Amino acid sequence: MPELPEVEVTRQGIAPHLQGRVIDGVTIRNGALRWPVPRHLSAKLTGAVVQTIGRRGKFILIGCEGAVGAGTLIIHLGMTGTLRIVRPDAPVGVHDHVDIHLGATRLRFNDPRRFGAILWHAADDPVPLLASSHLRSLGVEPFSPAFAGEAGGRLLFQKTRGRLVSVKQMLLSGQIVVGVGNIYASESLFRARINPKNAAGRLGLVRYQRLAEEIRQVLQAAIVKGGSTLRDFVGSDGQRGYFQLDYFVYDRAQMPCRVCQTPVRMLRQGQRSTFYCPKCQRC
DNA sequence: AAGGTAACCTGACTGC
DNA sequence: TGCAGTCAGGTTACCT
Repeated sequence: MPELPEVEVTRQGIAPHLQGRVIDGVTIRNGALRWPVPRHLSAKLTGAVVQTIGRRGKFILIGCEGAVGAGTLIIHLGMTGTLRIVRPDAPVGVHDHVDIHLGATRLRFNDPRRFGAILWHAADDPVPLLASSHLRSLGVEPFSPAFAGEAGGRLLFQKTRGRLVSVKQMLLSGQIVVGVGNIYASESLFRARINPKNAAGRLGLVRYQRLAEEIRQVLQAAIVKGGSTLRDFVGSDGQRGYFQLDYFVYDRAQMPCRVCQTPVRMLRQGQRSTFYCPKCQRC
């Protein structure tokens, strides 16, 4: 579910409920996520004050300062994770795995498939947060200066020279630019009129300038609409996203292209579905 | 280093 | 109704 827009909508939604608040407990009902939830998490967080609510790629980073020591709570939503602000007496669902208690509210992590993660990075760790194992190999942020304007296209162009992998899989890897998942990869390539099967190394600078622009635009437009809700994504207040209504190609196999009426095609690339219009994205 | 595949897990849907 | 098979928004581990 959650690509950058859904993660950012979540981050923006939870931030005002956490900022400056004191954590007074942690409930772990099922710690068997993508990686085990650290058993000492409650000890690290209880009594801590939330200082920052940031994001790196699809990871939410909650900076805390406590008596026991400062650090960062790293949260990833995986495929089906959600973070919601609930009252302490809210009924507990089957997949409500972790609660962070903040007085009269709780931050509740729900994740049916348990591909998500909740980790802790201590501020006194010799390895800096952004150099830690899950964050160190991420590409640039799509809304950072490094991907703004001409720099974005230039970066995609330079980093893909000699690469045989398809442009779709290059986007999905997150090694050059982060946040583009399976939906927004298909959508940004459609908007840039680029065929997803193209080898990344064979596309020219001009086409990458267009692609970078469309990536920025489609991610921004999706954030404005609250993300995409296909099955289970909800924001921190339980609100659904509406960007799925604006899809040009994703999950529209056989249906007419919204620009030229040609039936949209689906193909498999690295075990993931890709959707594209064979006419609008001829090359 | 780059490329390909399998794995983690639950739920929804399809077809027999 | 039931059961097997397939697919789903992500990421890492482990092979060539």
